[in-house]
Amino acid sequence: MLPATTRKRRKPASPEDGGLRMTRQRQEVYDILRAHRDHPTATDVFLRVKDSLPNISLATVYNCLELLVEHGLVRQVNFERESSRFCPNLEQHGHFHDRGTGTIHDVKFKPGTDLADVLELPQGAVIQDIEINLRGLLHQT
Amino acid sequence: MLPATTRKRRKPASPEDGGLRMTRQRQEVYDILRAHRDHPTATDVFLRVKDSLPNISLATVYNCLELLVEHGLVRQVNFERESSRFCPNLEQHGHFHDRGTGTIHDVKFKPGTDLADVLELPQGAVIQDIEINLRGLLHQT
DNA sequence: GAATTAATTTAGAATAATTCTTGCTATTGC
DNA sequence: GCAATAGCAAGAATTATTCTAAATTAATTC
Repeated sequence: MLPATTRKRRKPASPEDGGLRMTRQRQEVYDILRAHRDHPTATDVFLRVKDSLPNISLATVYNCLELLVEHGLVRQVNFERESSRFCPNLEQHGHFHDRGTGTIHDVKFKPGTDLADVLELPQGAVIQDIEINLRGLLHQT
Repeated sequence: MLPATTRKRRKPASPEDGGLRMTRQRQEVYDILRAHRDHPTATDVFLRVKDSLPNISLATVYNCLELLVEHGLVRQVNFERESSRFCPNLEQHGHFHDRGTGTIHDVKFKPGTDLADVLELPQGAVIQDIEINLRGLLHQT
């Protein structure tokens, strides 16, 4: 067997998709996430994607979501032990969960600020991933 | 039946325990959390508490942990979709998950800082709860 | 372009953490 | 002490997710 590096790649990875081959199912799942940025669960996505791909299975939706997350196209958002939600916003941001309506809102970082300014990180800590989840109520003003 | 508000309370809530009656099981669970502050899972707590209460059931441990969380004596910490972990540190703090060892470290806020200084909260948002989870590697220095 | 090989999808079974139910036990208020 | 209430144990049930095996689709080789 040839060494992995000299074997031909099946499909040259395009930089945009993070090396992920965009099958019909993966594309639809991704498109749906970008069309309605309301932080749907896997089941939500499943129900939506059925409109265009009636035969898709829930397992495939889970698969696609996992791959999209692995390849950095989508973020997985967890609140407490509820179902995971999925978010195509790749900018650094946190989430606010409105207990009144159950909706989740993206929360931007103020420009020029750094979380490291606020936190006392342990000696030698190298941060790979940051998750900020807020819960509360959204009052109309 | 008398209206709920006029019925006598079984036990006057002491301010320390948040109105929670401290049964043997609850006390042991709470003590164990405070003795080893290593963010154990429910099963970890179950195994530890068995030393002093060999007949305790896992369901009771879950019950006790839930009540301790509800009454504000303990915080529930979730990383991704892993088992919940429990933390008796009530000061405002975040958590750092070292992917190298799997351990979780408390991360203090720098004194005099406010997360609201870093985040652009939605209009009218009233924050009830903040969760900051970091993941990365801890290198020895 | 047909055959071959590999990747992907599907459907349903399996898993794991957690919650629920039920019958029993302990505690409380009187 | 007795009735009422709260708490506990054991195991069943639930739920989101993952795994497995077979079928399908796509890519590669000839």
